[in-house]
Amino acid sequence: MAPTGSTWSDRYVVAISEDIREFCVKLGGLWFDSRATHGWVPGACMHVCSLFSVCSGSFEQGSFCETFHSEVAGWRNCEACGKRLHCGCIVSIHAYALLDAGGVDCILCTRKSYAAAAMAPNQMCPTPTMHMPQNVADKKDSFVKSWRPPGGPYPSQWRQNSLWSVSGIQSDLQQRLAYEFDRPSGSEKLPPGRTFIHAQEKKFDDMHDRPTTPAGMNQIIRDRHADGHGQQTSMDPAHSYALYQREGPNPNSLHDHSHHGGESDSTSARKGIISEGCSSNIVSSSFKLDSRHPLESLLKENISLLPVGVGCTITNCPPVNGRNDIVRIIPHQPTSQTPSSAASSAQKQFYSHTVIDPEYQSHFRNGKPRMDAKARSQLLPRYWPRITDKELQHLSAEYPKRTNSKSVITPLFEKMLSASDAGRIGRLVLPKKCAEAYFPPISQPEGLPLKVQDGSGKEWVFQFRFWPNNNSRMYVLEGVTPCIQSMHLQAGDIVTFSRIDPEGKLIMGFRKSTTQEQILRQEQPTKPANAAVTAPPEVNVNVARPHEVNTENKNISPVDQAAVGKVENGGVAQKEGPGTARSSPGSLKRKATSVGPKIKRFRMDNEESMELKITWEEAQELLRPPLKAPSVVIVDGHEFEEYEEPPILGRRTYFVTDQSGENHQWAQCEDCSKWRKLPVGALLPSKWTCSDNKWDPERTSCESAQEATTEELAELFPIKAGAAKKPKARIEPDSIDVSDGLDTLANLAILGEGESLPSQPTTKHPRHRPGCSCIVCIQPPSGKGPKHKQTCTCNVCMTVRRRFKTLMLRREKRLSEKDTEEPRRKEVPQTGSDPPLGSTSPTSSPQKADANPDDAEDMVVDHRMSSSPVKNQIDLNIQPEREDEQSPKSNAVGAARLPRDNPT
DNA sequence: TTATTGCATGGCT
DNA sequence: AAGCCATGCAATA
Repeated sequence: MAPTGSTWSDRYVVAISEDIREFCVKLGGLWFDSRATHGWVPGACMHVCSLFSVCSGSFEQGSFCETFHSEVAGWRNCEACGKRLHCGCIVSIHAYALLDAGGVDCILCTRKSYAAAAMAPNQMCPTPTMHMPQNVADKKDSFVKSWRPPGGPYPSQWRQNSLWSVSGIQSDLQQRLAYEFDRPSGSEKLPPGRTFIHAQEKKFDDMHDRPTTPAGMNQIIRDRHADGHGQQTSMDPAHSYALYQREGPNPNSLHDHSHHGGESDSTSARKGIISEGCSSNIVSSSFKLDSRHPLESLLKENISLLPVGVGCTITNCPPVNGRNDIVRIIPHQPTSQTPSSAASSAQKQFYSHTVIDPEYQSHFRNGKPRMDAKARSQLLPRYWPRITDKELQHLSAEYPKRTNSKSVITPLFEKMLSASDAGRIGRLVLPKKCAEAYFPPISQPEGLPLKVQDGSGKEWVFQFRFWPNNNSRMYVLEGVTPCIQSMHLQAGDIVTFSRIDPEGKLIMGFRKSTTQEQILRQEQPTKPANAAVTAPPEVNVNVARPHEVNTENKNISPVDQAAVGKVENGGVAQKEGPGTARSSPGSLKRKATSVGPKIKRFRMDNEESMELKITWEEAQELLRPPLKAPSVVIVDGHEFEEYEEPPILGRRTYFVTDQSGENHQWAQCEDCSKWRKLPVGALLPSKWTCSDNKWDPERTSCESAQEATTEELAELFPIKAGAAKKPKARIEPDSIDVSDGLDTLANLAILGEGESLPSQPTTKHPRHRPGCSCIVCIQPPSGKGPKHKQTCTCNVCMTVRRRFKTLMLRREKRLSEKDTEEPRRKEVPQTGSDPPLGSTSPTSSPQKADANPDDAEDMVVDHRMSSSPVKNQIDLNIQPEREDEQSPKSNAVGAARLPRDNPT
């Protein structure tokens, strides 16, 4: 062409050298020269355009590609009508549509093929063949059958196919060029909805690997946006086709619902760059653009987003008809460009595309979300999918079995089920961004049916829809109840959504929440744990347990893990990302709202709270250390037992010291109600009978006489003399004296109007209930937190220090008071004189507290007095409020004492 | 009356 | 402060 003063079009001209090393763009009177160093320059392109000098005239005359350079490589035949087309020139982009299956269609044929498709708005483009003229039928059904989430490695992506036009494309490109190229520094100037490659830098996440594409796939860089006039324009179906069928795994292919206010999905913009899959390294070799060049920067920026080893988005492909790759700048679809839609079109696109490739995987750390920083920045951490290498490998091995293909796993997102989600209503609220990013675009509230496979291969069809909400949308999956039930999911469990490529199938996994399991055990002890939890690994998608992603947890579902958040801190999925602080108050709050009943239902007036406080304290008396041995952490030089498991409820016993100084504890047989003297170290389950009395062979039967009269015992500890058998489950808030801890808890729950305690018997310390501030509750799970150093200022350490300090002060005070109390105690008939033990367990299970609310800061940590086998240990597993009675030795000076005071 | 649907509300990030 | 989203709740079936 004639560079100087030459005008190909009054709109734009793009020319690219055959080796794609250089290009130029003309917009209005300005040229952008890839070799130039000053960006847009007036005048004319002086080099690249010359390559196309022969075209200019034809272009101006509208005869471009029809009559021109017929001898030049790049001519192809329309697959439908056989018409000769040139598809190798950037300027001819509007004249053809690439077919995924190979070959091209002329614009007319493509338009025809899309006429029907356009009748079904908001449907993504099915597989390429589905859009051939002879295959356009029953779009909705085909959607269900063939829809693939955006970002799939192969064509057949989103489709919004009704409102674009060639003119729109042209003007769109003009806009694009104006916006994108005329910006030396990237996307800062990019208005919402105008996302070109530059924009990717800020808006998009990783690019996605795509398998080697069929020969003939050219490199496509495209974008769509509104035309230059702000008018809603129609995109030619052919262009729509060309766009969508190539969007492939690019995160940019994520649809934009453009719903805010406008509710005009059909006009939503899709943004992003599109490329055909090849290898990323070719990019660097083929696109030797000046680093100052916007396009190159675009490319580089995007390439830089790629994880090492992952196929790139900007790729080079085999030449078409011998011609070198061509960079096609495909105009963006115009949008209605209402302010809302524009904003919506700016929707960030995030994506995490997991390729089952060892090299790829090696670039991820276990437990980290399979998404790059940008994705993380766009998606709330709680929705981050996470997967470990191991899980990926498992998936990669598992899914090809079902799909007969080399699967690519893309964890999309995860969500902890709320009560509403898990309820009978059968509606799963989807995170908006996730829904818009990973699910097909919907313009009507009715939405679309969406097929989702579970890990076992069972296919579910949900209705993916939305509700208008506050000028926005609220996305839901309807009809999930059967699926939820089949997975035995409850509120607090996590459902995961991943995609298997190239099939493009959505897979839904889940992971049971540890907390949920605990609650489940507490509330439904007779009900077996979620079957899915114990299901064989083969059904891994449905069987994974919550776990630390990067730990050695077994029985983990890779799929689940692929899209499931880390569960920690008692099994509650963290809202924060891996790099954020754990267990923030906010996350706990959030958890409370999402897991349990609606938070409002937790609310109690002060009176109720007080009552519950008492009952809790009483319940605490029944706590026994968990079976699992604690780990020991050092805080301020003190050893702390850190229990991973909460205390369990054991049987209430009474500690006494007889006259010989020997310590005993007395327990009551559940069957005969006889009291048996046991060693102090005996740990009794909540259900205990004489037959369990392995310490006293003479009294292993209920037939055996009681060693002491009840009246005598009544003087030692607060039992009712003469009460041969205390009624079970006696509910006296001020006199919790039941024989069975579980019953007690159940009854206490009744006292607490069923809100403060598990409604069912439990063996777990309900540490995560509102208001519980015990160390167990505030400490991170054992082994999951950093080692506590002397200078550690974490919440646990600070609390421990504070409480320990309070404890020491109180002990001093107590010691000073002891002298006056001692004579009085000696007057009481005793069975012994030895100092009593404070606890039946090494963890100094509270044997009684005076339940002084003012002692909230007290530490139940008399490591000198504690019977803990570890000296100088502060038991983290104790309710602070129960500290007083935890220093029994200090209180026992020769006199038998009642280690557990009257609860009242 | 019960279940479902669709929107509204408000807590929370 | 805006927007998300969990849930309430009235309308409807």
